Amino acid sequence: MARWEPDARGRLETAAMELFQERGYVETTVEDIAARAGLTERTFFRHFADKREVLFSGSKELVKGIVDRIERTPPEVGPLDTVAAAFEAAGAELQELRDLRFVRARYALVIKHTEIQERELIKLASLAVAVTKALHARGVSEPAASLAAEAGVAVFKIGFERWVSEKKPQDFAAHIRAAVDALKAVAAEGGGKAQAPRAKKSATRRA
Amino acid sequence: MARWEPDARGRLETAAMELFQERGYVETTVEDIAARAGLTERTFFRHFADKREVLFSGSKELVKGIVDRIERTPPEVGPLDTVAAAFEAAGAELQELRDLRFVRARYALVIKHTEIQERELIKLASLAVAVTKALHARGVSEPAASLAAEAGVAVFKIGFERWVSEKKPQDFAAHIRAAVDALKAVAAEGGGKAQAPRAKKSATRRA
DNA sequence: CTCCTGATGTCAGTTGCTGACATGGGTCTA
DNA sequence: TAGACCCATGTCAGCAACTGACATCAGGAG
Repeated sequence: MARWEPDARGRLETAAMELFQERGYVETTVEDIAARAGLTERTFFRHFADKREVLFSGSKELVKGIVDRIERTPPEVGPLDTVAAAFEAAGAELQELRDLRFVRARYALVIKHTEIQERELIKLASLAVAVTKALHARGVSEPAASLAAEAGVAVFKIGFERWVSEKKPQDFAAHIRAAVDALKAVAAEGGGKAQAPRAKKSATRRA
Repeated sequence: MARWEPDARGRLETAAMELFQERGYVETTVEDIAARAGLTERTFFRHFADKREVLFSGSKELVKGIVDRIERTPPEVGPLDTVAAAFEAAGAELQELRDLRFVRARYALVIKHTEIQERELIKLASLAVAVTKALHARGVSEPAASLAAEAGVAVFKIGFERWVSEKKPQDFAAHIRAAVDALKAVAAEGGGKAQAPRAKKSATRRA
């Protein structure tokens, strides 16, 4: 038989989520997590760079999935639509893969602790960088690629927040599409403002 | 006479920047910083929540300045242009207020240390929240306000990066304007694609 | 003159995180 | 199958970030 119980990493992840919900994030020490998983503190830090990282296990695969989809998108699709489509698919995958309760509990932790939120934000930033590179590979030139990537991530973020905040979250992809449409409207100037009259070309460039 | 040397906070900030450049961020301990400023470690933590925070002194004023400008912008201006104009002004102010060498040294630190970058990102996120609220006050409805704010922050980020990376940084505002234009082009779909046939307006104008 | 305020110092303690070294089943190879 | 390696884990010592509790004491308010 095996020398150690299998899946130490997975055991650490579930132990962490359990304890964070039982006692709270701050009140839970890394030693606590390791103990519940039947391991030592030192071993925890061999699997995760720091305490927060235990909450971000799937992030690498998420990025890969999104980049793959961008690469597989027909070249005639515009950058923003390409990114949006990839995020729609990623959202659908998330819906299948993860239990809604888990997603919500994790989201609550991110909202509550700026420490964790910082990590979430840097993951999104590195996602944006990966998306930017994928767009470069499609021939999108520079200011455009970064902008499409960053704007796309913003769409993803806002779409996710609105989806997860619903009483009974349904179609993630629909939220992404709605956010993309809203962004396009805003960028065309006039979106959101009820009473804004607009000239066809920007009369209001320098405010 | 005063019981203590004046401007403890400022002394800590300059001591920190000096030491970060002399020895590096990781190699500099909070005790080192405090000692150079003629204070104790405990006092450092009374002025700054943590080690990183010493690099973010002006951020509160930056947010306030931007929100103020949004409020003072004529209501007929669209949300994205409103945000962009506020960022242009903030950029101009930054150019006057801070020495270029300082800005660059600080930027190098942010790039090099993910730890600091995380803090930078959460400051930008809270800036986006503030901008969103300011847009609400102008009657911009919800998905639009958040999207305009996030997209605006992306424009600011990218504009800043391109500005600070120039051999001899000149007009910050011009970079903001270029990024906004690129974003609008991307959102109109077709921007940036090299081989995409496009109408009379060039997507990469001003680049 | 006295009292109080508030910025600082002192000190002890917890926790996140790291380097160095030991341990011992699995497994590969001769 | 004996021995040599591998490598996930344990053990231990230690540093640096951060916190709470309490002391100090110049200067302003009354």
